[in-house]
Amino acid sequence: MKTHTESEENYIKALYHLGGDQPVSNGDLAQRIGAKGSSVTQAVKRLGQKDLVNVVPYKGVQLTQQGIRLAKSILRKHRLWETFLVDKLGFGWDEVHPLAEQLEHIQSEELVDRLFKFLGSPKHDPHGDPIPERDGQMPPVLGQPIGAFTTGAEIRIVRVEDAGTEFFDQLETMNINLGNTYEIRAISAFDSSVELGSSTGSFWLSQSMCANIYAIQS
Amino acid sequence: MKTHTESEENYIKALYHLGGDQPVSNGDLAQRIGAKGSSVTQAVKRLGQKDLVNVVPYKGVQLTQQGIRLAKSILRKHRLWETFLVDKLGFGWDEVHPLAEQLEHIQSEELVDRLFKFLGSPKHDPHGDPIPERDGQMPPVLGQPIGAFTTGAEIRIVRVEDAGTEFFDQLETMNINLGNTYEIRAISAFDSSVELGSSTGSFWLSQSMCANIYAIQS
DNA sequence: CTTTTATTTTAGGCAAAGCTAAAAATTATT
DNA sequence: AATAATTTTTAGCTTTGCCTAAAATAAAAG
Repeated sequence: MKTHTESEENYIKALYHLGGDQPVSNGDLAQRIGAKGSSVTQAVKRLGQKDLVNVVPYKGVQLTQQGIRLAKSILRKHRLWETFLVDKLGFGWDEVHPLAEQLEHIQSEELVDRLFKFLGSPKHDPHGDPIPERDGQMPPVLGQPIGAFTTGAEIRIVRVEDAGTEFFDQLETMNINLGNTYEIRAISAFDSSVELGSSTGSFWLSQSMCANIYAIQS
Repeated sequence: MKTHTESEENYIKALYHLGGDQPVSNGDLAQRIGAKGSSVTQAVKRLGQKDLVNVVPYKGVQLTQQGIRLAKSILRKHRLWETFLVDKLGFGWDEVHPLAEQLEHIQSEELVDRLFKFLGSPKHDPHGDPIPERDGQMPPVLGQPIGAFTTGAEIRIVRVEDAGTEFFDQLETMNINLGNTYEIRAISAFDSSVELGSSTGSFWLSQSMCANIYAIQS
């Protein structure tokens, strides 16, 4: 596997995020990358010459098989580094993303493999997102939004959306962490907020909080 | 502290390595960086505009105080990452340098501080080289070449020069590691090789091996 | 089914970093 | 001290990657 520039890798990542294997528009890509459309046009042309994407002018860009493989390998690195930063260095959920964006560009298969082992061969990162395996396989995406359960259900938090600093702060102050278990005590018919109960008491979660927190029945 | 390009940081590192706070010639710098003299002329001009170096055309380039501070912070990161790779991920001595060259460019004070603590606040890296402290202070450079001791001395290996893969391989096969203790049994008057003894037996070390292995009296 | 609007591409510029080849300055040698 | 040899700089070119402004195309609206 050849070596790519950081910019190239960022485009691949963005493409994967926005469309997976589906075509993505120039505009959406530009927005995601934070560059102007004209820059994107050029960039994807370069990617096309390396067979990482297929470009249909005026129509959209689509990752090739090779592009998808690269995207997954970057995502793997990103999520492994996030795991490292949280589990080993004690960073908070909301702090790790920008750091992982730098670390994900480090080139070394060997390093990734060793890091993976060092972290205990994790299947999911600290947010509960699946970490692609070496061969590109994806572990399952866990859970469903808390609002999707019914009263009386026993649930365990398994994943949270990356919905920004304020969201993570709120989780922190409410002491909500992956692995926590609760009982669904009530669901408001008025505003869809949910009452969660545990051994230490109970509290209400707003609908928008619930929408970003995923759980499984336990 | 502003953010610098990788290229800039590489020049600063090279400058520090070659001259410390002393002027360095264009040629030496070019050789170290692996670029042509003309590229170096341009590069140092850019560094000069950022007050990282003082340039005297046709005479040489010299790090400023600010440049030295930056150089040390990069070296700190380099050696902390090397420590991480060896101590935590189990890499061998000779494998870590190129990886650390990538990792040393990651920008985050916070990350460095946490990594430092995670590694047990080390003063020296896996080769025994001093790790600059946060404030730029340098721990002592340890030991003297094995050839500098006299017969009968009890010594402990504290540092090895980065003298290439073959050297490290030789250390490996001879099972020589930092912390090992030996007695100087004999020094050849013919070729300056040295006989080292331990509880498990004794062996001879060539003069050029000795020159790259540093020890202290223990 | 045109015309207006929105999106995308082209054209031309700029900065970082590298290169080669030629000119200038320094150092070394008669 | 004058010339030869070496080193350094300048000049001009290349690629990546971004920009703005203008032209071209596609999509939406009348």
